[in-house]
Amino acid sequence: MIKSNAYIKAEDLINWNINLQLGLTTSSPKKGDVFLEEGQRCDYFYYVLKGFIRVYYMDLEGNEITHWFTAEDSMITSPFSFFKQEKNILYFQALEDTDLLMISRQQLDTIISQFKSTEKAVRNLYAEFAMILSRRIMSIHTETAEDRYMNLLKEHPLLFQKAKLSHIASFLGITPQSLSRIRKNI
Amino acid sequence: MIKSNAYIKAEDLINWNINLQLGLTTSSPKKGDVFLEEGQRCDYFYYVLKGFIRVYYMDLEGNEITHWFTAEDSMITSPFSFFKQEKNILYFQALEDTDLLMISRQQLDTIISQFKSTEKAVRNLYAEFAMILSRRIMSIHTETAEDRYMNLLKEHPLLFQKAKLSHIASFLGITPQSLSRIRKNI
DNA sequence: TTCGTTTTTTACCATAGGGTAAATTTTTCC
DNA sequence: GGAAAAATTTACCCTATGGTAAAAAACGAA
Repeated sequence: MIKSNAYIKAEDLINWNINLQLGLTTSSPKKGDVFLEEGQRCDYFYYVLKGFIRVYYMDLEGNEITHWFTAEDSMITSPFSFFKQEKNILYFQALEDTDLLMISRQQLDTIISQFKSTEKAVRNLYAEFAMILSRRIMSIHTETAEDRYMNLLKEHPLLFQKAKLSHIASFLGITPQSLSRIRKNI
Repeated sequence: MIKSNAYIKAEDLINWNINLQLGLTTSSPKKGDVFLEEGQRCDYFYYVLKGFIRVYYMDLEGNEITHWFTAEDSMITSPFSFFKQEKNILYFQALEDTDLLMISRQQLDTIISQFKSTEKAVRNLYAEFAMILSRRIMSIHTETAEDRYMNLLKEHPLLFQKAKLSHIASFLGITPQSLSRIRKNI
């Protein structure tokens, strides 16, 4: 999350779109817009050309839990829906005016079959994502909420300009009240 | 974790090994053996032909934190080391007598380049892993330790025959004492 | 600028889970 | 089978975080 993805370049995607006549579509949600909702299918990988995305879901009490953030030059999808055609449970919200390139499964397959190197790039993308999630579970299991807050602040200072503290709180796995208390005690 | 991987079959690997003269090596750690340690490089994907593996790491206080488990017909590696050549921090321990097939990066590349379908299988494997981790973070953020324990018991009853409760406790993110209390109150 | 809405903070009490220590049970191995 | 080691449980107190409610601050639309 919140990483720039060095594996697939916007430039390449745009060139392939022209050369292979892929017919990639775009989407430009404005700040605050929710462009994917629970129950809708997610048949695309979204490439974030510009902007910032919050991915969240609803817990049983109806609270929004932020699951991850995605910055420019990264790709996101709803994995359960895109890979498994299961019911999507994620909401995608633009936290600022955003430009997205939408890539369907079929378009992705076309790209991969035409450009050998892309196959490895996509695999690296998935591996990277798994590593980020793996590291996050480790940090939950070994660090206090305060540690995790401090690390996030250090490693992703820009996030604090784009997301609300309540988003960050649920991303860290705590309530906004707890985050507020942590911030006071620093 | 604890899944059987339907993407790559042991049978296929063994055939490819013969046909492509890959020279895959094997390893048969006995119950209790630690066959990968922190600091050692992990240059292989391990395919678990038989047995059961616990993957853990040490926190700053020297406690073993179980990070995941791997059952038969699944593949494991130390992602940071295998993909990024970073220093490995994971320990791999056989919880029962185990047979492993070891696949190096180069061997994996050879397989993928020779068998087109494998490329997608490996990608699916990574995607699956990311989904499992993603779901696990969700469960940490929305469920109590008791909920997580009950779900684990329901979904992976065999795990409780193979792993110690202390392994399961740290996997769930709690102390053995807390797990014991939870078990008493059920 | 102002009013209404949303977000953040504060306060207070409740509780899940942690830390330490020791008892008990289970496993290992001679 | 029995001693030693390891794993699990119990007990007790402690602390981080949650839940509720309300105040304060920040934001946003007219």
